[in-house]
Order: sequence, then structure tokens, then C-alpha cells
Amino acid sequence: MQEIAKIYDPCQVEALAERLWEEGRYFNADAAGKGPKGTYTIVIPPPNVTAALHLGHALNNTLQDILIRKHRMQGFNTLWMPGTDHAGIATQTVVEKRLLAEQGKRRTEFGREEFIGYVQSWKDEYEARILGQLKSMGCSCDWERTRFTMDETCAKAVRTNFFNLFKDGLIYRGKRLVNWDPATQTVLADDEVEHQTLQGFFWYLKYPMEHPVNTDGGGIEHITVATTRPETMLGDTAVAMNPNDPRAKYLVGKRVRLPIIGRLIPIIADDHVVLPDPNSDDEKAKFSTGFLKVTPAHDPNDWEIGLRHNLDVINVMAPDGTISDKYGWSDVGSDAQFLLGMDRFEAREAIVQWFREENLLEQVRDYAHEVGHSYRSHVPIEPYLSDQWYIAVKKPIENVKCQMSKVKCQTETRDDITYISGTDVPVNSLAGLALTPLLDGRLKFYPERYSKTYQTWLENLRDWPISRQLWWGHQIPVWSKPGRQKNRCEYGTFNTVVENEQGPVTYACVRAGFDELEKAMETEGWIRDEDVLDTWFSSALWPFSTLGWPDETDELTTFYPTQVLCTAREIITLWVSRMVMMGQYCVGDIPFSDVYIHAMIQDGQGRKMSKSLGNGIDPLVAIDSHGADAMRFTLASMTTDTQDVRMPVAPLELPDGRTVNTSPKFDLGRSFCNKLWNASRFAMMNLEGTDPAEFDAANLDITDRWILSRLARAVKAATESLDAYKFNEPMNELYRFFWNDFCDWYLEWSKPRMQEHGQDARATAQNVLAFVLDQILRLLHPFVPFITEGIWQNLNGIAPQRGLKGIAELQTPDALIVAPWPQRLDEHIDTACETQIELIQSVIRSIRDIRSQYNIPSSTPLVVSASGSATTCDLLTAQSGLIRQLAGVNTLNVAAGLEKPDNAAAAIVEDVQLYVHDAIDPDAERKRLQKQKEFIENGLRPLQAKLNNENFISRAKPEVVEQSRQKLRELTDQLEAVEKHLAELKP
RNA sequence: GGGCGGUUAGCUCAGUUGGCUAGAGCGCCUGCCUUACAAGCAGGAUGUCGGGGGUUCAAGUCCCUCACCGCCCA
Repeated sequence: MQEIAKIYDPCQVEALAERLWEEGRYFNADAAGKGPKGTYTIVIPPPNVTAALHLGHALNNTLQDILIRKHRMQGFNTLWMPGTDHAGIATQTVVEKRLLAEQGKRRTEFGREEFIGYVQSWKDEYEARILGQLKSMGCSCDWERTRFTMDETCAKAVRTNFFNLFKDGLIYRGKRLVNWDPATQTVLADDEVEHQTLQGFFWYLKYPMEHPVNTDGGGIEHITVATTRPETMLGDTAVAMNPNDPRAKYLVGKRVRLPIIGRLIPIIADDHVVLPDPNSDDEKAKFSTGFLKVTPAHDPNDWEIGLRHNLDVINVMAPDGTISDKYGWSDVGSDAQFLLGMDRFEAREAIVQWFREENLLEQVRDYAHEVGHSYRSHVPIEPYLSDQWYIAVKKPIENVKCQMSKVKCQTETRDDITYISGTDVPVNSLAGLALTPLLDGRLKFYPERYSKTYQTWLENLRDWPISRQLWWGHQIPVWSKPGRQKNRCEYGTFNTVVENEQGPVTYACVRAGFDELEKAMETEGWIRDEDVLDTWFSSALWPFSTLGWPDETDELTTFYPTQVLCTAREIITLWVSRMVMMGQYCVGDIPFSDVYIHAMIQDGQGRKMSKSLGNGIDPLVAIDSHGADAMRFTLASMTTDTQDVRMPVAPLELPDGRTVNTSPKFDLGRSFCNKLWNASRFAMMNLEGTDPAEFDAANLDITDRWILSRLARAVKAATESLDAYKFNEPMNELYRFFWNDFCDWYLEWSKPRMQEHGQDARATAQNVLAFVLDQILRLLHPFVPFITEGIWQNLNGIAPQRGLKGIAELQTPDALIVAPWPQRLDEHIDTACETQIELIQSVIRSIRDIRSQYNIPSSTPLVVSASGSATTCDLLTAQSGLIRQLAGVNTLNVAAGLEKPDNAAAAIVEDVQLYVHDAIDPDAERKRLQKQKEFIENGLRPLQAKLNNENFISRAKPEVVEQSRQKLRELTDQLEAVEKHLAELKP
């Protein structure tokens, strides 16, 4: 047998296993058929190509790999579909930053093609890094099928889906107030806006009345509006007040003259306006003057008011957030000229200053308020009027592909439309298609509580703006031409006509694969929309675009729907809901039945890991410092159902002097791997010549039966926990079983048996040892794939046959990755045997304790006497070898009713009186016995109280009462014995 | 403002339907290089289960309430 290293070297083993798996093509799924056990598919949440993977990705992908490897071992035709996401705005932003830093040039200084070229090379670089990271972590993805959200296959799916939606009337062009990011100059969906509390001001601006108004209380020359964004006053087209405001009867219908501009705007009545109340708890009422300036082009609420009162809409800003008269503002006038070209925040200052100088600034009050920020550029978003493409999410769809008959949730019908009960979501709308599977139980979240996030989101969903003013992404496949145009190609295009101020415009959506037609149309004056689609539009198709949809590929037939999606909670709404929506709409079925939401990794202080805080951990650093298996082990053992896990971060100095982050938490995994390595090494040193033919179940000794019983429990627990998406439970169970049962006890007890050459004992021990080690490797493989595969390879060389005749037949293939998952051994769970071993272990521990307390060197053999009940004595006599071996005892006398010898230390273990001879230290003895007495008394007190309580006797379950009585008897006996020993010690 | 988590040993966390004296790993103390493993072995110490109230024979566990930390949504 070749020498195996004493310390586990992850680097070497990882390389070996990686090569073995690649050569065996074990990660490759077979699209030809489902296979006898069926398929098991996971699509990876495609990492953004913006940056390398962080520890959150490591967790996410470790968990997926655990599920995948287990199912592969269970015999499923298993596919883990890998790939990356182009991440439109995010990637474009990082590339813009890089170009600005490296070349000092902005995006607009390049041509679109040239800029896309730079993004493309960024993508190539990061895609390679990301895939490399995944491979280093041991992810068993089907690399030959790797996809990218903008590759040809995915692009075809995007085009097809867009065309279908367009044709079904679910995509429309709308002028709306959108969340505008002036920095990246694109629209953002509601969920791309982050709300932050900012300390700002309420400015109180006085607007002069066109004509002073007389009221009962006197004349009104000004009204005062309060605003947090004074710059928007340039676009005011009304002042609103609550109709119940006592001043309303004098003022509504009158006009004010907008300062700086001179525009005359009406005072209108609208319920939206909050009545002022300085004593109110409601912030709005507290700060309100009762007058609300209305700027329909720059505020969503004002937009609604504008619609109700048919107000003018005046947009005073350019897309970059500067004040401009080129986007719908015509009455600038000479006084406002100085503001043109100013940034919105500069203009704010300038306008406040102007009001101050004109004595029209009534007051300024501090005000903390929520301001939406771009999740990418982090600048405050600007509500901005623009033309965008939308997906109608609550519009009933005529011919939905998925079977509505499957829908089992409660519905109600109003005006011929069937809604999900209690909502305004039609069952056959896109939102309905996503919501019904949750309500009727076909879609499940783990942990369950996240289904609420999903449900609430869909119930309150608004139409989805899908156009983005970016260059990096899927360009919208719509061409437009003024006038009412004929459909250019019956099959390839679909037209809609939109009427606007300049007359009708025809929008034609072109189906995928009609490149010639596109060119022909362009020569005829059709112009393609410059915008691209929201990244999530392509991500929404990911579970089936990767499988070749819309083509009816073998992959699609075989692997769709997938089984589980494993992701983080922040994209339940952004991504999960849209995949379900589109899976139903495009393919006719939900894309996965289970959604597993894992925790977010925070640093040791509970902060999100981030670049700016510098508290992130690079998975590759963890792999370098501790090994991939150690990282995986630690991550999996930390994975509970909680929302967050904390990972203390510690700096590590590299040989080259750089300081990088790692975490001492990975030590846990590293120690475990090292222990596994060494236990296996020891086992294999003793397995040479293992012959399954020599095994006879009749020869099993108590330790064999015990370890098989414990193994049976471990198999059961690991299998059941994993099926329920529990990850820390099987980790803890396997850790405990392997370390505390197998290493601490079974391996130790096996040592002398291994020395008995030519005996049954050796053959039995070898076979059981080989079998249990084999099973441990299989159970641990999904969690720590490299090291287990490495050991497996060695084990196959030493003991290739590892079944136990009459107990378990085993297939032992060339690679562990495809070895069958352990079959259940429930019938070998032997509680009686476990109880016996527990007693033996307790006896051993007690003797060791005495040895330790009395400072008896481990090299000194002990003489021990033990007495107890007849059954106990029989057991101790029969198994005295086990005790002698691990307690360092050379003579063990067992007999009922033995008296304590002189100079002996006494201990009580259950019903056993234990005497360690010639342990002379009365002080230590008294201390120990006194302590044990207290321990027993502490246990006795609540028991006596309970059993003296009438209510407990009569109301608690009888078995609980009986248990307590039993315990009381035991403790009473023990107390009596301890007191006796103490009394004898007195002189 | 609405919703969801969390608060258990010095640290990071388990703790199933309420039921034996609340556990693990790390760290700490003592003794060991015992021929697989010092990334190890043996033994040990460590808790007002965030505060308060309630339900119950019995509460870390169920209910109410307060406090603090965090996340999501508006």
C-alpha cells in the first residue's frame, strides 16, 4: 500500500478529483430520456458578469451542488444547468466606470458598437473567472451546456417571447412617470429603487394670488406651499387644496402667479391634499400648509392629480437631470433663463435663494424623509415622464398555454373576468399565472414564510416597464414608421398603431430569424427602437431558454420543469415571480415546484458583506487557505432556516505580502477534513486483505452491531433532512456520527481485533470497517466531494468489495460521484445494543475521570471492581475487554454486592458501583463525591416537587409520570450510595 | 407606514408536536507527542434562554407586551 500523507492536502486531492470527474464526464446529463428514476434538474441562478463571485454565491452554489450530487447518487438523470447573466445596467455601469478611469472617456464618446465591444470583453473575462470559481468549489454543473443570457439560444427565446407577448397584446407603449436614474439615464422598475431615509428640508414657498382674495378673516395675497423639491416648481401647473379646507370656498377656482415663471395656475380641490394639523402624529399633516403644489411631470401623486383635473404636463428637465426647456417646457421667460442647464440640485439651491431674495421664502424646516435611489448608481431617482414599453400583468390572456383546469385556488367572477379571490388579479393574467400555482400548492417555498413575500408582491403588482435606455442588452425587436403601415410579413411581423400628437405611428414587432426582413424594412424607412430590454426579461426565461425553448428540444422535453430553484430572498419578486409567470406563459407549466431560499451571509458584526466595507471574502481565498471541502462543510453546517448567518472575517497575510479576508469559521471544515483523512488512512492501513467471503453476520460483536445501528440512524437522518432542504442537520448528524461514534469508539475498539491474525474477529472487523467507511464516504460526498472521492479512490484499491453479506449488497463503482446513495438500514437500528454500549461508555468515562482527578498517569494500569444488577453484571463481565482497553484497566472484577475496597475511589454510574483500587486521595475523593451528591440532589428536587403535585399526577401524560417515578427511584438509589461512600470517608 | 426575521455559554449557532438536570463547534482550564490524526486525545469549567406579563401540572418552546438589531416592501 502506498504511503498516504499524514496531513490532508486539499490542493492535490482537489486536482485529482476534478480530473477524474471531467474525464468520466460524470456531470453530463443525458437528454435522450428521463431514466428509470426520473430527472432531477436545477438551473443555476446565473451570476452577473459584473464581478467575481463572493461568499454568498459560494453558499448558494454549494447548496445546489449538495442537492445535485445526492440526487445523482440516488440514480436520477441529473442536470445542473450552468450559465451567467449579462446584467444589463449593472455591467454597463461597471464598464463605463472602468473606461472613464482608464481612458477618461464617457460612453457617449464611443459608438454603440465600439462600447458594446468593451462590455463584451469584460463579460468574457468575468464569465471565465466565474466559471473557474464554480469549478474550484466543486460544482458539478454540466459545463458543456453552459449558457449566457445573451447568447444565441437565449436571444432566440427572448425574441420569441417578446413577439408572442406583443401579438397577445400584452406589450404596450405608454407615457408614464417612471423612476428615472439621471446618472445612468435609464428607467428603473419599482423594485430597482432603494429607499433611504435622508435628512432634508421642507421649504415653504409663497405663491402670490393673481388677485388678492377677501375672506371673513381678511385678505389673502399669498398662499404657501411646502415642498422638499423646490426645483420642481418650474413645472407646477396647479395648486391643490383639500375641499374640506375652510379656505377652499374662497380660493378654489382662483389662480396664483407662479414665481420666477409668471405662469398663472389654478387652485383646485382634491382629496389627496392633507389638511394641516400641527399637533398631528402624521408627519404630512404636521408639515402641511394645506396647499399642495402640483407638478404632474415630476411627481407620481401629482401625475394622478393631473389626470383627475386634466392639468397641463410640463417637463422641465433633461434626461441627465439638468433644467431644460427642450423637453416639453415652452413658457420659460426671461427670469428663469439663469436656471437652464443647471443640475437639479444646483437649481434647487438657486430657486431657494431666489425666493429668499424676493421675500417669498416663508420658512425652512428640517424633515427626514424617504428618498428613492437607484440601486445601481445610488443617486436619487427622479420621477420622469417618458415613453416606455410595458408588459400588462393584469390583463386577461385569451389563449393561455398552461392548463387553467389545473388551477385549484379560489376564484370569483366579476364582469366576465375570473379573478383570484380577494384580489384584482385575473387568473389568466400574467400575475395570475404566477400566483395561482402558489395558492393551489403546486409551488412551494422553503422556508414557507417566503411565500408571503411572493404572494403580496403579485397581488399588488403593477405593469412591468421593460425598456431600458442602455446599450448592453437585448435590443427591443420593434421597428416603427410614421403613418398607418401595412403588416410587412404576415408570419414574421405583428403591427400595432399608436396615435400621438404627430398622428399615427406603426410599431412592428419582428419575429426571431427574419434578419433579411429587418434589413428590408430599414431600407423602407422603418427605424428600430434603440432601447434594450430589462435584464429580468431574459432572466425570466432562464429555466427554459437554457433548454432550447422555443424549439422542442430533447433537453426541454426531458428536463423541464426543473425541480428546485435555490436562491436568495432579495430576488423573490424580481426574478422568481417572473420565471413562474413566463414559464406558465411560454411553456405551459411552472418552471420548478420548490423554491429554496437561503440565508444572507453577513460579517461578524451583522453587516452585509460588500466591496465598499471591504468585509467580503473571496471564495478562492477560502479555498486556498482551507480547501474547497472545508469551505463547503462550514457553509453547509451554518445553513439553517434563519434569514442571516454571521461569518466573522479575519485578515490573512499571503506569502506575497497582500492581505486578504478569510474566516476562522472555515477551521471547522478543515479540521473535519483532516480527521476524515486520517481516520480513513488508519482504516485502510488495516483493510489490506479484506475478504467479503469471510464475513458472517453471526460473528458480529456488540461494537459491530452498535456501529451499524448508529450508521442506520445516520443514513436515515441525512437522507430525510436533505429531502426537506435542511443542510445543517445532516452536517451535524454526520459530524457526530463520524467523529464521536466511529472515530472515538468504533475505531478504537477495532484496534485489538485487527491484531488477531487468522481469527474471525479480524475478518469481521475488517468487513464492517470497510462497509461503514464506505457508507460514510457516500453520505459525506455531497458536502465534501473532493476529499471523499480522493479517499474512495484509495479505498477501491485496498478493499474493492465492501458489501456485508446478508446485511447490505453494495455496488462500488470506479468513482464515488456515481456511487449509489446508501440504502436505508432501519432494521438494523438496535436500541438495546445502543443502551448497553452507552453504559459501557459511561463506565469508561467515569474511570477516566477518576484517573484524571487523581492524576494517575495513563501509563499506569488500574484495578477496578464493579457491582450492580444481575443484568448489568452480566454485560460488564461479557464486555470487560471493551472497558479494560479504553479505560486502561488490567483487572476488572465484576460481581453483585461487592463492598468498596479500602483505598478505592468510588463512582456511581446508573446502577453501577464502580471502585477504582488504590486511588488514595481523601480530599479529592470527598470533593468528587460531594459534587456528585449535589448533582443528584439537584436532579431530585424538581422531581420530588413534581411528584408531590396532585395536578401533575392527574394531568400529565401517564408515561411522563411513570418516567419521573422511574427517574426518582434511580436518583434515590444513587443518592443513598453516594451518602454511604461519603460517610465511610469521614474518619 | 406594512410585513418578516433575530435576541440561548466569551464567540458562531442548534434546540422537532411544550415533558428526563438546555446542547454543539470554536475559545478557556488541566493532563497527554497513547503507532490514524497536536488541524489530535482524555478530562473539566462556563447559561437570570433580551425584559415584563399570561396560559399550563409543566414554557427556551405557546399567547400578549416592551426593548434592541437586521432584512424586505411602500
